[in-house]
Amino acid sequence: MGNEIALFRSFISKKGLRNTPEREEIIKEIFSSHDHFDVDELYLRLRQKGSRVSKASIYRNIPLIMESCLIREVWHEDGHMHYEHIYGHGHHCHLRCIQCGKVIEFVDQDLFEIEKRLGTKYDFEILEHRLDVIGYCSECRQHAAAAGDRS
Amino acid sequence: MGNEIALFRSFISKKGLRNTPEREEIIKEIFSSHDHFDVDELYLRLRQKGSRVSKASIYRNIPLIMESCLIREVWHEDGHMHYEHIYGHGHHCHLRCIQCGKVIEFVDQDLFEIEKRLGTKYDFEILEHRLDVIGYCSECRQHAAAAGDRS
DNA sequence: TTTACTGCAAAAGGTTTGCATGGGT
DNA sequence: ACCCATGCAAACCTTTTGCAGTAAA
Repeated sequence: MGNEIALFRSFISKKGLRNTPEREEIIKEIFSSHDHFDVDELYLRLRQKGSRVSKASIYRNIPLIMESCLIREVWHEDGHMHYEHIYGHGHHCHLRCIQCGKVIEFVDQDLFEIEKRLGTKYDFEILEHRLDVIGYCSECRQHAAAAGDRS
Repeated sequence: MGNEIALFRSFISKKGLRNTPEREEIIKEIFSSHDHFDVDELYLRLRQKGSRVSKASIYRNIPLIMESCLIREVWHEDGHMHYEHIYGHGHHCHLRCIQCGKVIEFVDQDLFEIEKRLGTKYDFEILEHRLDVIGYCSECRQHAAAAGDRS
């Protein structure tokens, strides 16, 4: 916690680029919440806190922050990309309710086995896996049953 | 093979909508190739064959064709969505080379076990899973090694 | 001092929509 | 005959980019 900034500073200087207050504001804001985020939402959160960071800067920095492995894309929905921070968070996948949007994060060791098998079988050097499981959560099923929907 | 159209006709009439030549042209073109596709590419393929279908019609029909379970979204890349046809194709996931874009389709039974476990554990009714595994393919690793890249 | 980074505004590119016409049922 | 679906073009929205000014290193 709090170490993201140090990590990013070292990443940025290794690349011969410059660190800026804007970049740190963006990263701090991303890590100030556990939730997944999108650009517009992040921009609004920053503005609400008095930051003067522009959307352009957010868009320009996201690829860099991804390259530093602090965040990653998770899914594209409602016409725009959604992200999550991963540093200090541990690898995980998502179980999502298609109706209410609830997201449950889970880790399954068998996925690493599958990864290893695939790497061997197809001669790939695996970088990562992304598993999305989609369905109806318990509450949504109960509501649907009560309302008589979805037979 | 060829049954997609029959399936779609029945789907469309069950919904009380109308079938049209444009819809059938789109579906036929989608199923005329095994590959993944995107809207622009599909539009160009149709035009090349003399079809007068508009992009608007493609965009308007894709949600319907997805609902009929003939196709699904696979990933968002290069600023737009990519799709694949799934009817008569069998469920599968993707192993993708991040460098050359090569796609290998695979099926892993353990994923269904994971699905089942998750459904029980979190009380979800699972509809589907989507696993993307990303890495470097054998050729790209060899090229990189030869060029001395990526240390 | 150099030149990468920023904010702003305009542009770009994918997707959606309004409208008048055409065509299933 | 009704009204859903189409083509066209404009609108919309997210993301990218050009530019002039600013500030890390």
